[in-house]
Amino acid sequence: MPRPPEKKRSNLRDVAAHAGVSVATVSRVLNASGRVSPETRARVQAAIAELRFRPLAAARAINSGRSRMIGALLPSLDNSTYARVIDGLEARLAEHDLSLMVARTGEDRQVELARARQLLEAGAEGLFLAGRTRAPALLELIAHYRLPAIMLAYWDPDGPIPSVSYDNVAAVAAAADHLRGLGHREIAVIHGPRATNDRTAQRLETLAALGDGLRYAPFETELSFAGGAAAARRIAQARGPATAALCFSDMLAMGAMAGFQSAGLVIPRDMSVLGIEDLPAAAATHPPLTSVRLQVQRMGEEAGEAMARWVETGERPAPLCLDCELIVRASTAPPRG
Amino acid sequence: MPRPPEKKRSNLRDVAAHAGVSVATVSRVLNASGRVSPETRARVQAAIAELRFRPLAAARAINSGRSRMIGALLPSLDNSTYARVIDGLEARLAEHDLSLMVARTGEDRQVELARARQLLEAGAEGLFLAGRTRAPALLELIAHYRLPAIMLAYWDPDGPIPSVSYDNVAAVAAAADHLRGLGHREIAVIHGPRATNDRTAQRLETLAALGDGLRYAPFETELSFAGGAAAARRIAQARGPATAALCFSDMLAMGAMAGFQSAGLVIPRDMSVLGIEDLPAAAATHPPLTSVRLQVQRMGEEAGEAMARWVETGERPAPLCLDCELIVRASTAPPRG
DNA sequence: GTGAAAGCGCTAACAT
DNA sequence: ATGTTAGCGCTTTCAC
Repeated sequence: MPRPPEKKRSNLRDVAAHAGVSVATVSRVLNASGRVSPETRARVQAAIAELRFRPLAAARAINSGRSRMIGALLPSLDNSTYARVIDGLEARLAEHDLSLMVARTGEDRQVELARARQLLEAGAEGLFLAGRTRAPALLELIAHYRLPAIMLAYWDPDGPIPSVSYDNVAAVAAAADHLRGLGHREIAVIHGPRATNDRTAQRLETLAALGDGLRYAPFETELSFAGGAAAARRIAQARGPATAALCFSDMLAMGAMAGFQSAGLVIPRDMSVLGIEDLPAAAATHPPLTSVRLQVQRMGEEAGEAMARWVETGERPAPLCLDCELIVRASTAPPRG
Repeated sequence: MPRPPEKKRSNLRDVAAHAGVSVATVSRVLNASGRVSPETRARVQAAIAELRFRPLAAARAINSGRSRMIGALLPSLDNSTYARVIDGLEARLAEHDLSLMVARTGEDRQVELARARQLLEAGAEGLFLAGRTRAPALLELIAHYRLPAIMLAYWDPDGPIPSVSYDNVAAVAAAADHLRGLGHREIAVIHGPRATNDRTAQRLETLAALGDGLRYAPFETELSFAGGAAAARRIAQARGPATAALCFSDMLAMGAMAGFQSAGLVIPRDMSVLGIEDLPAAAATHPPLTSVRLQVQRMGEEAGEAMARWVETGERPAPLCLDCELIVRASTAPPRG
């Protein structure tokens, strides 16, 4: 059956012709730049509406030299943490009429580099990066073009890229301190892949350097609920001395609770479990999860604001460190005996 | 302190001059179109490398009329479901050298329309849409421009937009059938906002129309772990007749398990809990969660492939319905007594 | 095999 | 207040 032909997208010239004005005038109406008489404006707007005209961002970008788009290179989306970060970033960028384009890196620095190039080809005016580790070529790229770049999720005030982040060292120290205060001495540490994730590595190094007399036994696993559960089952089966599990994320902690419970342990009687992040879910688990609250959404908002200012005014933001807070709930208690 | 000036991004002309050839030749090298002698090619490539040249996507797009970008309008990212969909979409699109740009709608049809316009201005060659409900203006836009659009997460073979989806009706029917087979008669249904989510509405209508003699009591809550937990506490406190909770997502089900357990109920002895989706976490919960497996990632892959074909060859894809499968685990059992 | 030149849709001087 | 025109960085005929 014959169908009506696809309508061509109309352009500035079409609109100008339709309204009986020049392209410059249409452009002025579009950008609210320069003076246009009310009658002309009305005529142009009518033409725009009638022709369903929408300016092509690519054409604007090529002229203005600005895409108004910022790129974010994040490890994964399968993770409510980064969903919350994105929320914050987008909200603030939108206030400055900037848009966000997200690419996933899977913690692979070569992928990160490749996706960064792609974002830059797409016109990204700045980049958000997670963690401190970079492919050298990416660092070089950023330096070469003086590209606005902000580092998330890793506090490092002295690096080449300004951090807007919570402080992993403080978070892990607060967690350890809480367990020590309760009387725990043998701690199982449940964490995601260390080799590829510098935040995890930094947290583990922090524990090792704490010198608080506690023993930390690391259990590496997949960074997910199922991974946390698997680690907990390993810990339970080993019948080791651990009386508490310090989990490097709430998702891990939730999985760990399920894993311990499957093994017949009662939390916190037989095992204390502690998370980091304080997801909205943490207050609703059984038992409610003690966790170190990271200001994840706020990190996104602050970083978004800082980036907007950077690309608009050229002023490089000062590093910003967000503090964390231990939220004590029912999943931690003194060890038995 | 004085810093070296920001380097300007080099363009085709710079490369051409540097290599001693014309811009046309550089363009040929870039696109592997037309014949170029090996020596010239080498010279051009050296110039490209030296000047760190990367073609600007906007400029290519404006000429070729193609952005090679597809937009996805999804309700939320704070939800591993859509993270899995995005995985699938991106993987297949990338195989065809197409990129994906995601925008969140929050199930708001006006937001969806606005974000769709934004994606189209950014040059999107096609759109992925979640669910069936649209702002009329968006439907009209799609029809007007014959815009490739694929509907996800709602099976409707007869709608104006081709579906690539699992079947919510079948999923809910499988869940209900399982509970009926176990002997349950009074079912609490835990679900997210009905008014804004047509998948939820369709599932509820399916249950109401089942005519299987079971009684379904709906409990609407926030679509999250915490929401599931809150609903479960309400159900437990009401001390109603429900012996099973049918949850419209695994996240809700995981929260519901925690909520019931907090209220002192033992699963499945005092309450059976059943989810829909079969997240990777479902097998690791305590007890392991019975769930209806939806092929979420596969939906993303199939939709990505269909879209790639559509924009490359112009052939509109046939609707595709993915089947679901009940995965019985330990969270469901016959009612007591 | 290579180059010159005409645009793509828009913005921004510069005229009027 | 409005129009004319020269580009932005690239692709793509069309000559040679």
